[in-house]
Amino acid sequence: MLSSSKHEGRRRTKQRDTLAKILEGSERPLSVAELLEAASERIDGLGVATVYRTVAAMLDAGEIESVDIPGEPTRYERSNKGHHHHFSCERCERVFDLAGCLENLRKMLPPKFQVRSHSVALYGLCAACARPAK
Amino acid sequence: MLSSSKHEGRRRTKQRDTLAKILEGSERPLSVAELLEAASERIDGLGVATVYRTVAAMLDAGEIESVDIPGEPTRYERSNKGHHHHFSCERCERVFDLAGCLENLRKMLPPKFQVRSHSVALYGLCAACARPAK
DNA sequence: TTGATAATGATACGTTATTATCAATAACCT
DNA sequence: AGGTTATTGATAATAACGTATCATTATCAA
Repeated sequence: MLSSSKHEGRRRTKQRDTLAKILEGSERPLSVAELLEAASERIDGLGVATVYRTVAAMLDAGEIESVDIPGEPTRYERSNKGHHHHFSCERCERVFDLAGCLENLRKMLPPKFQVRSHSVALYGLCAACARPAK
Repeated sequence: MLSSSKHEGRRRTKQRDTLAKILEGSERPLSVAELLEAASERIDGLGVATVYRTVAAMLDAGEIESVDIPGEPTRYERSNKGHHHHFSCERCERVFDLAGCLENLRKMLPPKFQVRSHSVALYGLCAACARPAK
């Protein structure tokens, strides 16, 4: 039995496909609320629980990662982007990816401290929101 | 009437003095829970509500600022420290101040985006927790 | 097609953090 | 000292986010 036809209990559904597609296609991390809204355009009556369940599944399948910004609900993005950080727009509430990272983080570390990870978040106005009122 | 003896409704209490003293003397940001615990050693029967109220008052008096780390309760620290960032210990749950800041943040910003502020948080083990089990 | 069962959606429940309520208490001006 | 009233503490109420439950529906191997 090579590739195995054994089902390990995971079924393919419209909601999972749609959510996966949205996450894969998005250039910015999305919250459960944003996912629900986006996916609801294609799936009628989609429930929040399903979004949470799908996200949880993709999360521990390693397909997506969570993006936590203080005060904001957790967002999710595909995990195959490189290391990067985020920009949170104070007006439209969206979160964007930033390219690159600071390299000199460790120099601000006190002796004996061990870093396991870090996060950098910028706050301000995104291009769309920064442009003058009219 | 020069310096005025007019009361503008703010009274000096043991709880406020104590909380202010703790915040001024702390080298790291403290959460409401941490404040409550620390202050309870000096004030018997101190209530949470009082801590929240006092923190809120100090906050909009500009005496303290809030420190938000994803997943953690908001912490507070005196606002007269210079610009700095934080280290969150994954073991003991305490948050520490880091000296200095990265200067090249703006170079990771997309065109037209306007930064108003930024935050950098490192995660790992503090000196105390990093030291081997025994 | 059908049957076993995974997945869904509605909703109740659980958390954690914070605010509102209100009677009892304590500050502070006179 | 005394009285006005800001402050306190206990607790109920909110709010935001996430999980558990469960009857119904849909997937998929046979």
